[in-house]
Amino acid sequence: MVKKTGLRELKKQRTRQALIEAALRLFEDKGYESVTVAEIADAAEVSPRTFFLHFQAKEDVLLANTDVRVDLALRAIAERRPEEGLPEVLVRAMDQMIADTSDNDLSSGLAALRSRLATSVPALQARLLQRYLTAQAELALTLQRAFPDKLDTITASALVGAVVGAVSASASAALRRGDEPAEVRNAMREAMALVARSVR
Amino acid sequence: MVKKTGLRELKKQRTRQALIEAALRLFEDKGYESVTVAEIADAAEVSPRTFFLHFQAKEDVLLANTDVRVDLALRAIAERRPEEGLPEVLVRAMDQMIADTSDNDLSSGLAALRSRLATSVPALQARLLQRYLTAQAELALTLQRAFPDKLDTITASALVGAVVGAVSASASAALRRGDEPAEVRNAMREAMALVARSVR
DNA sequence: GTGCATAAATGCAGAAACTGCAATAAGCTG
DNA sequence: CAGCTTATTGCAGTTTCTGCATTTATGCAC
Repeated sequence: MVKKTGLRELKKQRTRQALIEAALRLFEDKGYESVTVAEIADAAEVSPRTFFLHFQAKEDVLLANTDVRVDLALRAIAERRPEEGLPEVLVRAMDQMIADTSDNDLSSGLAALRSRLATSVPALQARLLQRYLTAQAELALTLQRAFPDKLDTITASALVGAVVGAVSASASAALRRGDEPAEVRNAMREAMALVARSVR
Repeated sequence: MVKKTGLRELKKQRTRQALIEAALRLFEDKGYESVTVAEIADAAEVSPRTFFLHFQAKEDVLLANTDVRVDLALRAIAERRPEEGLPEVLVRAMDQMIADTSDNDLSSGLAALRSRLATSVPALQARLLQRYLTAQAELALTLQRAFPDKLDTITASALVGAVVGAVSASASAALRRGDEPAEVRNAMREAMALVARSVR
């Protein structure tokens, strides 16, 4: 979490951004599968080897900055006010993840492309699901720590699993149906409300 | 679902089994990552090319026969008796997936190795999660068809997502904690009970 | 049984993802 | 300036996975 400010770090982030933007553009153009890492690196004017210095795998270039939302949710749980009950905290945390960030053009374009490709590209779908899983584990852990007398580890996991499962399943159903972003968000909120009942 | 009985089919299943058993043995021995597909094929006395004729990817050899459970759950939903309500059907379907099959040594060994490796091998974990997702989609669809006047597509997805999410999350938490299979199953059942409340 | 269609298995060549290692170059630190 | 750190690079190599043509074995019709 420490912000390095040096010139070296600046350049590093530059090449990282260049890679992301190049990948984004190429994927839009030719489709995910038919773009090679070599091409991305080429378009970003770096060596192919450098790509893997920034991203563990080809898919990860599309999952950049995904952690931010999870961090928000984690903070929402950790910073619970004493009067807040379990359901309120959980709902607030999930709201953080559902809320559209999209502050700048790049990240919104990235998010849009990501959700489009997540349904059609198996490799990406798989990676995304993995992220969900680790996020779930983190959420469960902090939730259990926030309510140590009320939740054991297993129950916390089940709870988080239920909420995340419901929300993401309804989202993917809405997406598959061709809903607009606003409708998708609506579906997610309803799913959350549906499950929130079992929290009491 | 048609049972082909010819000699040709028999031999095909033989090589398939040989591949599975060879893979199983090698994975136990040397670990998943350090076993190549070429080695597996070699141990099964077939060509490497043949491996990919039977399995789409290296991971899939460990996910053989996974569909069976899902099919059971699907049937449990489709064959609902008229007097059964939504919660009963859902619980019965999930029970089908939780129940340990393990009729023969091979499949139980396979299941055990699979759950062990699912936590440590990212590629396998990813594939497994993908299976869950498609299974969820199928479950949601048949559930919605079984209760067409009670559930819309989104709600059905959310419901199934919640149940599967809770059950699998609690299972993975129990596994991570080092629980015995029986305890894991217990955790899954409790998670299901927890979520079943939101079904009403 | 002979001939033909079908399908499994094979071999080969190659694309693409990804890794290890050693070398370079550029920023940082005293 | 001197020395350390670190991003980047090039190269060689492994592994997964695919396309294609070929062989081999089975099934089927006659």
